[in-house]
Amino acid sequence: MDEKYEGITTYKIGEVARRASVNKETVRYYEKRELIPQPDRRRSGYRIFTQRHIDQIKFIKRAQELGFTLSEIQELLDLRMDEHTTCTEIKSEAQEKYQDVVKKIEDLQRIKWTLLELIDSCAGEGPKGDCPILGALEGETDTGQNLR
Amino acid sequence: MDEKYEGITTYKIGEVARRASVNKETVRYYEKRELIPQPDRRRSGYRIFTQRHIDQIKFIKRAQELGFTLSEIQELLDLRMDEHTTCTEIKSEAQEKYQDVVKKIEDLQRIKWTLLELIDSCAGEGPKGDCPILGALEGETDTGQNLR
DNA sequence: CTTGACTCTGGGGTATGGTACAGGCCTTAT
DNA sequence: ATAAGGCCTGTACCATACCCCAGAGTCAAG
Repeated sequence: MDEKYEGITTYKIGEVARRASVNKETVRYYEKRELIPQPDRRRSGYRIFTQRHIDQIKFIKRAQELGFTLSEIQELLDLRMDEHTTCTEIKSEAQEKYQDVVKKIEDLQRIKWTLLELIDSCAGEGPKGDCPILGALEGETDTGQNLR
Repeated sequence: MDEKYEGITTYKIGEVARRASVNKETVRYYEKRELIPQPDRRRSGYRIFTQRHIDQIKFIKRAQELGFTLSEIQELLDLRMDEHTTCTEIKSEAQEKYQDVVKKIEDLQRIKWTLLELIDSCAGEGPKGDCPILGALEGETDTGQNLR
């Protein structure tokens, strides 16, 4: 906790970082990217943060865990700020992200199966000259065709 | 095609890039990263490439499609170069990559389910004030607990 | 021999999400 | 009053995988 400022509790950057479990540099970085409101400053230049800033950083962190990029989070925050934003808009962002995630999973599944095929095709013995995995990567074998 | 050089067909960078479907800059980049053998040079400084270079760039591209990073591909290439490499070693690299992919998929699955829960919890109507998605990101609701 | 297309090097920039100083000022506790 | 620690700015750097540009030299066809 820090001093009071017009009646509300304020924090310096170190305390904000600690409470939000991020690096101090990250707080400054978020400020520069306008992901958090520009904090007021003391005459000395020290930033004056409030609980609002801490909460917003936590919001950002939770959204990141859901795979949102900082740019997407910025949109989300803008929506949250806007009085006219409806639930539908927020939901739509989440749905878009959901589609992204589904697509990424599909891509990875394909990669997974190809790797599995390669691994299964390889007895795992003998010199590398006969290795079907290298063969496939070299584009020589049937399995290699799956890569294109 | 280009000129002959000690009996073998050689290529200039543009032709290599075209045949391997990459940018010329990418070819130079791979050379700098030692992902392809250092090409000989003409007296003028022009690089002299062979089919070997083209094939190796294609190898790199196929490995990339399987989710290998350039650093991992470098290892793979080193293994391929080494006379003593066994099939087992190659297979082991592939298996490691497979585990990475499986883990990434699991992470994304968790994200996917959380997003789905959030989306389902939101009726998609009314003002944003009641939006359970924002609520969860703000860390207020039950659903929000899933994020930690 | 000219001209247009190609190549060379070096350096800078892109996007992503930060981290790490350095050098100097400020605050706070003793 | 002083020292330790915190804060400030600006810059640079990490990894990843490239792309782009300028200015100069080279090559090949006509």
